[in-house]
Amino acid sequence: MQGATTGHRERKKAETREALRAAAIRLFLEHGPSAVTVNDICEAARVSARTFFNYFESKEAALFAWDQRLSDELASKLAARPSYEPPLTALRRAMDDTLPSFAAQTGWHARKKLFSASPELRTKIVNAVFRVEAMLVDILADRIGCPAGSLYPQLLAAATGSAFRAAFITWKPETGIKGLQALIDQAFDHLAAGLSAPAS
Amino acid sequence: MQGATTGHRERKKAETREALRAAAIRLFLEHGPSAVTVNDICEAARVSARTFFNYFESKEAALFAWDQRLSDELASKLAARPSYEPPLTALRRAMDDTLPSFAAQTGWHARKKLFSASPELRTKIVNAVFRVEAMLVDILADRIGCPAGSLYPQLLAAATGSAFRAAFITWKPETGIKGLQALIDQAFDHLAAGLSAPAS
DNA sequence: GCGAATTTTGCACTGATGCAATATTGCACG
DNA sequence: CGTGCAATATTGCATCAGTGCAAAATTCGC
Repeated sequence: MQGATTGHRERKKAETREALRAAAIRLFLEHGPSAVTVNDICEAARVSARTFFNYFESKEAALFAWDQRLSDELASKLAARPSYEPPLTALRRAMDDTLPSFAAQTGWHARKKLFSASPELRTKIVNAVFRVEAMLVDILADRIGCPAGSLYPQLLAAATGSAFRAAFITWKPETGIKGLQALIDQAFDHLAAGLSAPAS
Repeated sequence: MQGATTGHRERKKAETREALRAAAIRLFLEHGPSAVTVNDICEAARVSARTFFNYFESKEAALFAWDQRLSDELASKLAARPSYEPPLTALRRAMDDTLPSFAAQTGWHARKKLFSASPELRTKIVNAVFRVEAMLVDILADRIGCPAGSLYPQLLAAATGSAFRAAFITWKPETGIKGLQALIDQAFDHLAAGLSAPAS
């Protein structure tokens, strides 16, 4: 149980994961998500169907594999924000701090294209965002100093998820990461302004 | 294609639906959701397994069958709010107006108990709330007069869903509908106040 | 090479869905 | 009344998604 097994093993696992992810994205773009079976992906990646689910928990999960790493990063960035910041500000900054890592991910353009094209994937991202929210709740409750089951941290986390989700759905990938950044900023501005109708 | 078929047919369908719902709730409470198969439910209700999915789209969906009717009601209540009300206020009032129907539903107490007891069900309610949000987006975009893909209505709908979800999760059913009402009020107060830290 | 740890795989089973066949019900007409 | 037609509900079947479990294969450290 020595934390990280040998570098060799780690590398092979990473390769398999990447092969599955690449095959999934490629096939999804070619034929549409619903026309691709897990078996198709696995044949392309030369592994058995069962193995796929050792790496991803759903057929579509290969598309947002970044969520795992990024949500961890978001959580630690939030925990690192100074305690004098109001909660919503801390959340906003933490998200700002995490966005560069999002931008550094390979293939976000193709992924966003898939999300825009097939609405059935939207429900999947909801679940992904929801899992991040669950992490944030605990950190927020700790930060604010109230029981974990309280309304306020629950609402804060959910609202943050809403901001990201609304921004991501609205986002046109042609506008690049800057465009996404701007939408997230707008969303947080709306939240901070009590969601009153915009001037425009 | 005469809209509502004969009353006879309608009645039998309602009976089957109710039988499935009752069987599901009873068995879930007795053995826990994961220990009950769709087949178990169907044997108890004397129909085939396939029929279950003609009525509900997932095993757990029988628990929040009310969502279908209530979300329609919420949508129409929102559409009925006067146009001079700020969007968030209209949403809040619409939800207030819908809550009595929620209270009138049979068995919400048992259902909430199930939700509290088994966390795996929480992800299911997310999907249900998400579907309501999708309805609200269109109505809100229409009301505000901006394109359906805009950020603001998306965010409004998502935030409203967040408010309900946070309130519902936090809710202790012993406090009755009044308790839920109070939590929803609090959640909307938070949203209207820009989610700034509460005085307490 | 050997033993231990870990990864991969096969298998059985449940959840979920589309499709086509079947059964049931309502209704009109003789 | 009852008989047949049309609408609709139910069911079986095939298939895919997803998961736990245990056997098998692979790799690591020695």
